[in-house]
Amino acid sequence: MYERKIIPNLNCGLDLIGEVLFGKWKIRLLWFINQGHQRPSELQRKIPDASRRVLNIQLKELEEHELVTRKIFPVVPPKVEYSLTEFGKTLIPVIAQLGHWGDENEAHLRDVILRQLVNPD
Amino acid sequence: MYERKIIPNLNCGLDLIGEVLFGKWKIRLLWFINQGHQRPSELQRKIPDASRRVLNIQLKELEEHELVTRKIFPVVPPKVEYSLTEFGKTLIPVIAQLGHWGDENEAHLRDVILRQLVNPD
DNA sequence: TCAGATAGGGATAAATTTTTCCCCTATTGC
DNA sequence: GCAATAGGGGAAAAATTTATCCCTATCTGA
Repeated sequence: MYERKIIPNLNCGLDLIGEVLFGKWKIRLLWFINQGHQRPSELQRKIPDASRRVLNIQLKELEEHELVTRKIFPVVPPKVEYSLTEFGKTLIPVIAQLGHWGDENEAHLRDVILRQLVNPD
Repeated sequence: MYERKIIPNLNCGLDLIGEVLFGKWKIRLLWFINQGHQRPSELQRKIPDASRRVLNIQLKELEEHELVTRKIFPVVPPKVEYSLTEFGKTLIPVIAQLGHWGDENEAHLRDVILRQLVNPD
């Protein structure tokens, strides 16, 4: 694992939530797990743009941060299921609001993002 | 400016909000601007851990994404003021909820984050 | 005259995150 | 035996984001 050289700030609530939530795929992982897509292979199919590796890494971090639990079934072939912890579930309304704001403003956001993407000054 | 090599996904609201909101200091910038700290030097004092350079860059992106406006006063020494646009203001409740969740769970978050920071397996 | 405040940008280095590639376990089906 | 499926992880490369350093300009105050 990569060892940080710069200690992150943990001064306020925004710092703290950022540490656990702002990985490229974490929000989506939480969202899909909440929707009942709990097995790794299933999550990988749901999020095809992420490499298998990162999803594993980010799932592990979510687990270390106690937002999800990982249950291993001792069967062959192996079976694993992720679930939200009670703590993790409290994040769902927050994520929902993020998604909602994005959906509400979809047209405008797409516009300004693409403008900047196409025309990087 | 850095030119992306990987095109970001813009499929859903979560993708879109991520594009405009998830820079290391952007949420804080929006928050402080909303609180009335509008001049660049003031923002830099409020966020001393960020380099002056990045704040400028991220402010520019916020402007390109039409979340803030930049007003230049033709005086010497130069004076600049950032303000939230109407669009930007709609983000404030969303940011407030993020901060609120972090504050509510401060103790636990600090705990799991530090645990992982100190003990990177 | 020199320091400091104001605002900003270019170039480059460093830090961090994500991707890619390859390897391991074990079973089932062909 | 070989491929596919299930679940992982190490190493290194690539992508991306931040930080550092140095430069511009003008005015004010000591």
